[in-house]
Amino acid sequence: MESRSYHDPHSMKESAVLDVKPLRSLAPMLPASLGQKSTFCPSNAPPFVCVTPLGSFATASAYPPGFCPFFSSVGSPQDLNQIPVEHPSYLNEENGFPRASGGTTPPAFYKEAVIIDSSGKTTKRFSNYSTFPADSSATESSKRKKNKSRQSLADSTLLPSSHDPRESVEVVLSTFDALRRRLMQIDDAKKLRPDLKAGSIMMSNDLRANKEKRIGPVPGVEVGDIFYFRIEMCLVGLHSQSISGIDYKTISFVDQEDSVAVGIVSAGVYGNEEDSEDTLIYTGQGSSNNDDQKLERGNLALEKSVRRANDIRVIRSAKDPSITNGKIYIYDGLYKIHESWVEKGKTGFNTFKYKFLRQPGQPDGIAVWKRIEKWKENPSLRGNMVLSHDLSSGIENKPVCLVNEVDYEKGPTYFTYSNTVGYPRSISSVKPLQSCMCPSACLPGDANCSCLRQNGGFLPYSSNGILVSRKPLVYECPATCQCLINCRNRVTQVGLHLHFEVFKTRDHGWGLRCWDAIRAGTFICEYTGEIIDGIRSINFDEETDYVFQPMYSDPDFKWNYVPELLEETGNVDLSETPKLLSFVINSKNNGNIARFMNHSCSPNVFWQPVLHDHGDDRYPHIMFFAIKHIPPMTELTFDYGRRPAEMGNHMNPQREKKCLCDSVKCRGFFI
DNA sequence: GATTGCTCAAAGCA
DNA sequence: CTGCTTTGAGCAAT
Repeated sequence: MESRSYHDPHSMKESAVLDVKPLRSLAPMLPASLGQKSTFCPSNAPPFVCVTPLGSFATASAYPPGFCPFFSSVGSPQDLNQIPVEHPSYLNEENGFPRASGGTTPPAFYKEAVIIDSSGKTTKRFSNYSTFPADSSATESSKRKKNKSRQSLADSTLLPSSHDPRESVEVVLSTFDALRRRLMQIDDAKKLRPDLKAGSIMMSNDLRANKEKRIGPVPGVEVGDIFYFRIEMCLVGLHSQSISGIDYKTISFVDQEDSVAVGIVSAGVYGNEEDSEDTLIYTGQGSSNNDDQKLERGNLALEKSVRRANDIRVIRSAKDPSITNGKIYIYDGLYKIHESWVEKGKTGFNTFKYKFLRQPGQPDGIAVWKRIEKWKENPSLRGNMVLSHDLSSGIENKPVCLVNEVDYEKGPTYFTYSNTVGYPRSISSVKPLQSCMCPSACLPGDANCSCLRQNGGFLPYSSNGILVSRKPLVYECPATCQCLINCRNRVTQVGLHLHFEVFKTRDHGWGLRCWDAIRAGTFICEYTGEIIDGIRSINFDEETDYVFQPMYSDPDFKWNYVPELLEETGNVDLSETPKLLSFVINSKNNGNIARFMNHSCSPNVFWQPVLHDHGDDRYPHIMFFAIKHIPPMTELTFDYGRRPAEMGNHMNPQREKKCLCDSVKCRGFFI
């Protein structure tokens, strides 16, 4: 149990978790004018206002509504000569779905959505797309069903009843990844490729967005978005080649048809690609080991794109440090090919080279990654924006940076950094958690492992520590187990493994973000503080800015896989909601990075109850996990929830805070 | 720990 | 309908 005054890196004195006495006041450290009563931003101002989950990208979008890639970005007369006569499908699409064949019918997506609730019952929810002709996609689906024993689920399940392309893309990605995680859990021997298997299931059920290729931006995909598998980019229509690096499409231009490139993946496999933020030297395709590259297919399309000067989406890649040989794909926005040439490769054969230039005015993509790399090499680069290099004073495995890039406030209100939870009384001895006898590590499928049995027969985490499914309660191995601390069933006990940063937001106080890319299902952190027994003991009229309440407010939020897609129905317990927890955690005086996480109605983080050091399921640990893939430096947010109706009388309506998130799902207010 | 080689892959194009 | 092209992702060995 450790807790330390966050501002005092020299003090190694430890205090008991419930000792809330300040070790030292914050004020003496600050210039007189910047004390706790700072006029710039009073430290007792409510720091919690909602934030857009898209960060600055949302407002800084380079593409206003109605954006046409051929008319805007580079508006030279030369470009205008190259406008295609008939605009192909990429224009005027209001949603992320392909047009039905024929072109005049509305997009062919779901007539209704089937919601699978926690009890396993299915309920139908009709979308508001009432004008949709019943079977305008008949040709499509009959083609599809020809050699499929399973019916397509796309028109009957899953996809949200929303016209928001962003939401469609996110549902596709989340459905895919949940499926992938489950496949990995079922077949831990890894005889199959879970990504390909899951991708194939998605494809055969037509669970994809932006099926039709297009030039320019892809609805619902934003610059900076990250992907962990090539197939993910296929499913959302960003890059339709599952393996090949060059994606191309035949377009009708003024003079004639041409097959031009629409996107490339620069995975660095051919080497010698220039590594600058706005330029990229890309090598054409074809094995350069035993023959000259030929001017056909992708290479030919790139060559045509040099003359047509059309926008080309560029996906760059980076190493995923959490996995051996792991790769992350980063959508870096639109580029144009500036020039091309032929060059002798290392093996002496001709290769095609293409110089890509990034179109100006786009949000940062790979630039964010490069910036972070520089900070890691040289921490002094950010100068006096960094208020503390480690807010946790060494308590956490990884330092927690404290920065302010927007004003002169020198830090959040005083608190004691503590990475453990304080209980009102000792409960650890009351009810110990059952422990297993597994030597060194718990293994999947081991019927003798009691920890596995408690979790329903499956390890709750995959081999790389990713949470597979949300459940009412996750049972990790307690210290009394024979297995070691690196056992796969101890993911949340080992502390932080990401480089976090507490930062001052522009309009809603302090927030939390991360230097590292975070894959969906990754453990973020625990919510620490003092546990206060019984919600009713909290006076809601008083300050609740740093109080965590275990509440749910989005009954439609589903993170787990859809069992129908695996023909796995009935016998699987997929309930995600924990039973009502009647405690709150107060982190006002003691807390960790979790206390800085702001609310959003479209969050990227959720909480999951976990037991590991005691067996009292009334007081589980509150652990946060990533809902989706989160690019570096994106603010981390979770849904603060809504107080149950029964609590209404205890609430002062004025305590409700106005939510500023730009989410289409924004509820307007939160606790 | 980082790199290399090996294997079996799926989707879209021709 | 089928073969061809592409090189991804995971793993074992170095």
